[in-house]
Amino acid sequence: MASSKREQVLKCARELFEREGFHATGVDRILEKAGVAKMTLYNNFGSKDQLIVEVLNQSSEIMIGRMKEHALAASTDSYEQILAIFRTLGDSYQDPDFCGCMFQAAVAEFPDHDSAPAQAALAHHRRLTEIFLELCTKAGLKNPEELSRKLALLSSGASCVARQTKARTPADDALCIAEILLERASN
Amino acid sequence: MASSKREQVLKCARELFEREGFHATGVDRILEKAGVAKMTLYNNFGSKDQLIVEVLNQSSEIMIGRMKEHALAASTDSYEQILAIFRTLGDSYQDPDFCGCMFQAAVAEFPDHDSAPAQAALAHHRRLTEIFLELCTKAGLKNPEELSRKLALLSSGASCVARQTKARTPADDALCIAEILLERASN
DNA sequence: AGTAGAATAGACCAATCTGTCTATATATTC
DNA sequence: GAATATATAGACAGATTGGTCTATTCTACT
Repeated sequence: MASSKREQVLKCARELFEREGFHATGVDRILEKAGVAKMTLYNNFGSKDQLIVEVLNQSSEIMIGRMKEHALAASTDSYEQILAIFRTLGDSYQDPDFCGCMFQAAVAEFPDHDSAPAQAALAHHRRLTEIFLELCTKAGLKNPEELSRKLALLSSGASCVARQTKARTPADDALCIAEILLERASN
Repeated sequence: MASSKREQVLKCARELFEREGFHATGVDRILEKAGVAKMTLYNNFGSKDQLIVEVLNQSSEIMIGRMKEHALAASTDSYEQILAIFRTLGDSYQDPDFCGCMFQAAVAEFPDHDSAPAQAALAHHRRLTEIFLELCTKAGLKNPEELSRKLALLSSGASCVARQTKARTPADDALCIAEILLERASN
């Protein structure tokens, strides 16, 4: 299985990057954890930097996918789907593999705005905002662009504060603010 | 001047950490920029880690000081002072030495919650929340604890998103949300 | 069964990292 | 002016880094 080794490396790399940071995680530790030879990594990804980018892109895909799933599972109403997304935030913060801030971490560790990791993080944030925009529009809310930007800000802010405080209050606070914003935009 | 060299190292280290990250900034680059010998750094700070902690603590002091200054300069009314803080966010994002997210960067690069840099970042966030709490209480707003937590979330979220998008919209959005929250808490 | 491609272990390289040591030079203080 | 800190340059150590190379083994397909 060619792609199974690839996936294994991606998964282990993601866990280590998440838990210990990008620079702090050496290639050798990824190899050890994945039980894979060094050349397997370099044949599949070319370099550590490219591995990081692929991890970020895959993480974004996973997170966005989960968000959409949760939203669809919670309700058929767009308005309620937005709130459902915020309700799941708190749970995800207490998930042992809480990687909500991986993209913020990437921006922090690769401050060059044009670097590939920073661009990947930015792309994720755009995707996040777009989901909100779609739902806001469907729900017929006022000023959907501005509102979706604010919702994205809330969700980023919550996961950022959650990482610092290790609490779930930021999720509750963000939900509460989101409710207020939605209510005001629905008249 | 014993302390002038110290301050010089602190200042240069802060700029480099801010611009390139903690791990990515080698001790040698700090020395070069500060025009200082290696032993000067190690005699004054003991280690790079301790230097990082001192930089974080000093940055927190500076930022908190500026916030209070701006608030006091803007108005004598606590309610208005809170809004003034949010109004200055956008300007600070466009400041070339925008270091709003240095603490979030520290948490990202030192994910161990018990590590000294992570604790320093947490302490800063607590200080930030406390300022808001004090102002909310003075202004006689409802639920000051919860409100101040939310305001801190907004300001963290805004600087976090600003770092990703390099825009000033997050600051405007945060201000707008803050206005709504304050209005609702003032009846 | 035989061949091609993937994966292996592990030596190896050059660069970089933090931190130490030393011997010299520069200020400051009495 | 002598004594005492403090700062200097720069060699050096020991570890770690990302990445390359090779020679061998495993796996899969025809």
